[in-house]
Amino acid sequence: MEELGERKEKILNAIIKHYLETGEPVGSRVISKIADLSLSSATIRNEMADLEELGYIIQPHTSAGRVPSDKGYRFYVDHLIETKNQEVAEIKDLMIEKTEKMEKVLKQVVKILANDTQYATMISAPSVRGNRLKFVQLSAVDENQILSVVVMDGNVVKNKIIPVDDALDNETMLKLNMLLNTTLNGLTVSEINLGLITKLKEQAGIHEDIIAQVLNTVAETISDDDLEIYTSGATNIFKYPELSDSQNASELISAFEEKQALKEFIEETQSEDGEDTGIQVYIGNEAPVQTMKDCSVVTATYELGDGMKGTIGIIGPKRMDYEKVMDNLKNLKSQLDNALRGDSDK
Amino acid sequence: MEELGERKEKILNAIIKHYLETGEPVGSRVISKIADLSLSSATIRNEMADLEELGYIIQPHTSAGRVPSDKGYRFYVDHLIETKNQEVAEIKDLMIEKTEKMEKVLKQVVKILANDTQYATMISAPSVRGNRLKFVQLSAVDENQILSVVVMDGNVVKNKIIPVDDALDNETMLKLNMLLNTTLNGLTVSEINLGLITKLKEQAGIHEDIIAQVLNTVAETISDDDLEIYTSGATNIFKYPELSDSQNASELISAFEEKQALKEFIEETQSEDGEDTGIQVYIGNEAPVQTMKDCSVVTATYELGDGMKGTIGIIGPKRMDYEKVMDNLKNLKSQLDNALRGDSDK
DNA sequence: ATTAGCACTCAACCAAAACGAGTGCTAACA
DNA sequence: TGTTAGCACTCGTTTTGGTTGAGTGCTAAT
Repeated sequence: MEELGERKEKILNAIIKHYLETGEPVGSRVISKIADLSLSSATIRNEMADLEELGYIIQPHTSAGRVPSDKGYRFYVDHLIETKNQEVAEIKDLMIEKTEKMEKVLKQVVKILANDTQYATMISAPSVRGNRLKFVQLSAVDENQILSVVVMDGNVVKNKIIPVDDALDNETMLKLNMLLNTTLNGLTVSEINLGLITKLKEQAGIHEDIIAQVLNTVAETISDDDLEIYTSGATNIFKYPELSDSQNASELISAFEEKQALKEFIEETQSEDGEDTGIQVYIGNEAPVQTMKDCSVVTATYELGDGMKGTIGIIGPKRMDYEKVMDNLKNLKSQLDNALRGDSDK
Repeated sequence: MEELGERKEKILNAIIKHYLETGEPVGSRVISKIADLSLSSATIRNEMADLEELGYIIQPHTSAGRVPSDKGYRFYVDHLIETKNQEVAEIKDLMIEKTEKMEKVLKQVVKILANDTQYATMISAPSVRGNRLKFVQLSAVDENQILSVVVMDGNVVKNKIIPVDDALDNETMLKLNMLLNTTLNGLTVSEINLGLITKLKEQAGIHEDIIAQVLNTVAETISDDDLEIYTSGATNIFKYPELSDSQNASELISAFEEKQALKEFIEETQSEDGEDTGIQVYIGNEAPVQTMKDCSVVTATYELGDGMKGTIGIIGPKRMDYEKVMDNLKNLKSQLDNALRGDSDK
């Protein structure tokens, strides 16, 4: 399955390239014209028959040209793409100015990417699971409400208003704050175990319910935002006829709205062991989500150290411009790696 | 234009009712059958010819039945709908349990509504413009970062990390907190004028840059989230053939993605003087946004007192079930009015 | 004022025909 | 033995033209 012979490779390459551009089944004549091997259409036909037998291309019907199969695409991205690595896409890095809110950066990134590629895009906020607590603060907003603020590594800030029955005096407040900070500081969420919690509650005395609530906030910080996903350009799907019959389009766009499917996808991506580049390509049925069986998805995982990972994904038709997309992602990935990390230190 | 005569009204009503159900042009025979005025199709035809001349109905082509025009729909919602006021829709109010985050409530509401009506829905978070400051707190996260938290009336919490060059000692921190709280507490954003700012900066002495940043956070609180809009069920559009040709669908769904159009819509809604009920109906071209010229939009404005207003909107085909939708909204509106307000006090 | 009747219109549907891009195969060629 | 020209064949697409039927407007009778 590996060795095709140079000529067959060239032909397969030409077929796919041409199909990527036109989206129409490509016949033997065209190939004999555009490919610079000077062969007649008849010869090409023979080779194409072979390629079809081997499963790399498919004939939609008897009297049509050939179309790449999933296997064909796979071979293309694995062997045939020459990564002209340096013509990096022009994601303006001006955008990543110390926009203090990560949320904003991500929203921008995903928008720019969608605009640049003309495909549908998604990005997941870095998971804070395994992230460390940096700072906890309780403050009395008024007699009946306490504001609890939790800052995690990477400056993820969460807050919650806790209702209380009686006002707490200033001193208790200070004591609680001290207690929380000294006990929890530097811990990851998974390290906050039952023993610690009981100990905390003990020391808090009569205010243990407040402690419970604060811990709750911490827990929410994780579970809640773990699935924060931003999307853009979902409607680009309409640009590709093979995806835009209303059945298909509806399901796809719905998936973008619900984000459930995207979440599954991202979890899959991150569990799978990233290659050297951290870029992965899912063609058709390779996607872990049924909805996307007619698409291809290219994902990249970016990191912020400390195991904080996020995923960028581009969803398009199978005949998407893999080269451009992969270059784009590779480039963006490194920018994100740097920019966000830099931001979180500053 | 006002007086149609009872018979014409009845006929118009029958036409629209029937069209709402079927979505097909309705002919004279059907009307003569279903309407309980016992008239022959021929008579109906005469009346229909009149109605067409008056602009209430339209003939898609010569040998087809009639379809309501925008004017027809307008007349329908204004005069013909009998608001069976009490059969309120069953939005389960269990959902509005003191979910402390308004964001969550809104996301839920919009989802339930979309699901219930099978139309596309949107909801805007209550504008905090004109909202009062309740509490400000600065805390040192570490040597180089200060966390600024601002709580507004209605428990809207905003935060921002402010980078500083040198650590501030505890005492200064306390002083600044005191200063900010005493000066700003209870003010609306518009009340924080230049004079006040200068006074603040003076008193802060060398730390005036921090004050500036905090004020910035306050400003952001308003400008930023003023346009927070949640949507759901955008793909319901595909359920209505007259909207789902890919040109149209693409634009519409895109509008939902971008939210820009929705924002304009909501601004328009809120500026327009709400009737008695606060419910408004935009039919076709009445909509302030060109994209929605083939839709109808029903909006309701809910309030939290203090001029905090938000808007709920339902976007569907012109032949949407106005009755159901308006009932739904009316009901929901009051629930929101109560629930969120109740929440903000608790 | 209402209605039955009738001629007329026109989108929608369907089947047959024409088209043409592309193939597989065979036979000739280098 | 690999390549190519030629040709019959296939089959989706497009075109054409005829039929159908829902619905109308008008007229004449009630």
